[in-house]
Amino acid sequence: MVTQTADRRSAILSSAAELFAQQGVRSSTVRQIADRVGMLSGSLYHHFPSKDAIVREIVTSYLADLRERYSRVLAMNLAPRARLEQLIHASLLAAEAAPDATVVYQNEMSYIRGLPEFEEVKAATAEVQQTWLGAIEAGRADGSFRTDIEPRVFYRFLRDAVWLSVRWYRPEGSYTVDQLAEDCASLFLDGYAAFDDD
Amino acid sequence: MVTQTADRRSAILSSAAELFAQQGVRSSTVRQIADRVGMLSGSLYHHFPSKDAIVREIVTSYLADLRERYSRVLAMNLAPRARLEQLIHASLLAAEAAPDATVVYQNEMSYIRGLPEFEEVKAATAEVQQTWLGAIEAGRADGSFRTDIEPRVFYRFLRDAVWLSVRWYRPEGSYTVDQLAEDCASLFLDGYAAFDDD
DNA sequence: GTCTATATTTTGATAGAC
DNA sequence: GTCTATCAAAATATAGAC
Repeated sequence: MVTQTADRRSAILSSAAELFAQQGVRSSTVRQIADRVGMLSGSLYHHFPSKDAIVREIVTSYLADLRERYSRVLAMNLAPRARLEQLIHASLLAAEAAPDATVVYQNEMSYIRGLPEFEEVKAATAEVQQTWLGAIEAGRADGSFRTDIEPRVFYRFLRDAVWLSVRWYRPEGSYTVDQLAEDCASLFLDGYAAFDDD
Repeated sequence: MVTQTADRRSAILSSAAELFAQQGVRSSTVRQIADRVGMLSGSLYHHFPSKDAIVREIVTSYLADLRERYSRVLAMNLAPRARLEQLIHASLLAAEAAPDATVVYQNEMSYIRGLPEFEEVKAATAEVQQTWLGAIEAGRADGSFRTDIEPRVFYRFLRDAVWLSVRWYRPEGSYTVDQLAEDCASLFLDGYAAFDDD
């Protein structure tokens, strides 16, 4: 049945993503992936033509989801600061929805560079970057952000803090992704030094 | 001669670190390392007993350097904010001195976890983390830092921003490491929103 | 200290039975 | 759609000549 086939594919994809995130793509063997799904390595090739095809699907479907989230944020037509807050929030939600794919995308760029689909990924990456830089430069232009720190430098610090949070953040207890997003936005925009007025 | 032997060892270590940083430890073969040094793979084993031994030396000597830099900062006995600024500065100088080792340490923790020397590395990592958290908690205690964002959350955002800068920062032109450290400290402590008083 | 040659293991992938 | 069996390539590591 089609449904069962789709389930197997999904199981392979999520098991592979988990392994890739934990120990890297190169260190993860097709035998390990098959083990987790409960089949033998040869059977994987009924669902995917190669190990690289699995990597590709993990990364591209993750990027498609991320771009969709960003486009919804841009459609809100918010002022720079609010737009940046929403981009942080959307990014952290995307990371929560697919933490393993996020790690793979963040850690394995040198591997992805070797895939035939690299140009696609590169284009999506550039679009994501431009979304962030657009909000930052708009805030700089309208006077709501500092001008003594380069937008590119701010972007990179913020980006690494946001994306690498998948390495340590685990949704537990009362510290939700919403709270994390709020703290991140407040920290990067307002700083950590105590406010004068409280 | 002893000097020549030492030179060969250094050449192997730096070529290996460069490769490991570029494409990951697992993706880098002993043949590739030997190629870069200008010898055949078998000859590497006269200098190191295994590929893992090369990884170990890169990581442990990096951590030794980092701990030394941190201890010099702590010896200054600075107030929390100034101490944090110096920790950022010291970290970025360590990263500049050994960018490849920094990348390896940041990216390959899952590989390092499999080495027999993992407990050593783990201890050093814990010490480094405690150095940061000590400064942050001191600043929280004396009222110079906010109390509405958990020290652990602040630490992790700051840590990722600092260490992952090796992925993009290249010392070029007038934007020095000193300037990068200053921008990083100012950003995390004062924020990116425009100051009210300028 | 480096090279030649090779042992051993692991890995991605395939062919064909069921 | 999965398994058995296996191939071919690649990788770490070793032994011994020079």
